[in-house]
Amino acid sequence: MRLVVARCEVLYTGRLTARLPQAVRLLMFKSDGSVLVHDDAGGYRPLNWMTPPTVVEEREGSIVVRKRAGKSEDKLEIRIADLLSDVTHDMGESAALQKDGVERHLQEELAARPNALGQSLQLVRREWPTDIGPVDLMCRDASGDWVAVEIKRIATIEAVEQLTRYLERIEIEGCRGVLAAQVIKPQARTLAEARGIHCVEVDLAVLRGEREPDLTLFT
Amino acid sequence: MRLVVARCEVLYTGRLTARLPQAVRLLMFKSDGSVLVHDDAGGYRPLNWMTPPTVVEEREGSIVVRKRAGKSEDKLEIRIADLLSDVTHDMGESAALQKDGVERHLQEELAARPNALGQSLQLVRREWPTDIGPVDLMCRDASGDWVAVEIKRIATIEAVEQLTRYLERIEIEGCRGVLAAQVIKPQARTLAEARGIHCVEVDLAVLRGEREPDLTLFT
DNA sequence: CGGTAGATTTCGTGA
DNA sequence: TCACGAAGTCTACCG
Repeated sequence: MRLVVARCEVLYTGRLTARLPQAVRLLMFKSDGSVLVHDDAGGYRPLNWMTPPTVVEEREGSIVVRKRAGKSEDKLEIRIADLLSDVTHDMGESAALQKDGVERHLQEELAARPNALGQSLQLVRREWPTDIGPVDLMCRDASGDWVAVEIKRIATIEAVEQLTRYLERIEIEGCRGVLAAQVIKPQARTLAEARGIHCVEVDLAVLRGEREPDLTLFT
Repeated sequence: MRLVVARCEVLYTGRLTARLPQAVRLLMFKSDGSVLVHDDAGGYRPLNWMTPPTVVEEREGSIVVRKRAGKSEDKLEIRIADLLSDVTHDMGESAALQKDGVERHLQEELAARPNALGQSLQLVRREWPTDIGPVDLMCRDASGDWVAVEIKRIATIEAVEQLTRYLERIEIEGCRGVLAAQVIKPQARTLAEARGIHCVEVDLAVLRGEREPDLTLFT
């Protein structure tokens, strides 16, 4: 990885045009072709960037990064006024990030234990196909009625709309909808209940039995 | 900005838990409290990060970054096995990025020239208020009928849903819907047309008169 | 390869 | 502060 600290101006043309006035920035050139222009503030997102595959052309006082983007071209032009530092580090092999707690894990746990949704449910299949996309979980309840379950980490109105579209498309008489999420936004809950969709907030740690449901509030 | 290159392992607990196995990484500590862990590959997003406000605690062989996140806490623990470089740069004042070509510009151009939507339209107002949010453009056509226009850079099913919600809420008899975007996804077009919503793809450069419509295809 | 859904989305804006 | 919508979203997955 090459790290350059320089007073520079950056011009981007591509999906939009943008100009970054002259100031001191950090330029990162990764070995996979990624180029990032970072400021000393402003959070995790670079001010300008280009994702691989790129072509980097270095000239006197400027660096131009190009990328084919469909029929046209993306171009990042870095005009260097004052080079303050320029170092390259050999960082060797990488190792992948291991994540836990994303939506898929929630789906796996609920597929294994659909009763955690607070109803007596039996799983029929995960990723039940419809012509507009898969329903996360398709179950049947104690009465034999069908129940379509949509799972989100955070449920917004969009999740309710999505489940509603599925329910419209599912050719099953009286199929109910259940929305399960770690967090259900108030407006989503209101819309869901107005449409007869049951809402359930679930906790991944509780699902896994790592932590007991917090019942002390009610004792 | 402090830049550290080190062989390290990173543990994140917060909205999810993640472990980044030991390897050589770039650690960025911005003056606003942002902390980013970058790899020598993998595009523009850091492997791990924390956005301000943060508290950074440095100890022997490890750096812990903490942040209050609602009722719980986010924690990023960086265990340093081998410190390869550690430099700090004073980057001085920043300057804001100037953008052009985003959705707002599209709305401005279409507000100035609603006829570009391929119909004889007259603008009544931009950001027409409803109780669930503003309609981008409200117009009347040659017959005096009302037309609600939703503008997107890229129109997906969600844009159709949004416009549909507006049309349901607008208390105007026979108000039509028009979806205008630089790119309209096929599924969005299908859903829109099934609901009687007219789709128009627009080109910002053409709208501005910088480029003529490409008519050569039809000659 | 295009399209869709997820993301520790982040980030801005308006109520 | 909360909630919603945009983003050069990016990225993984599935057809």
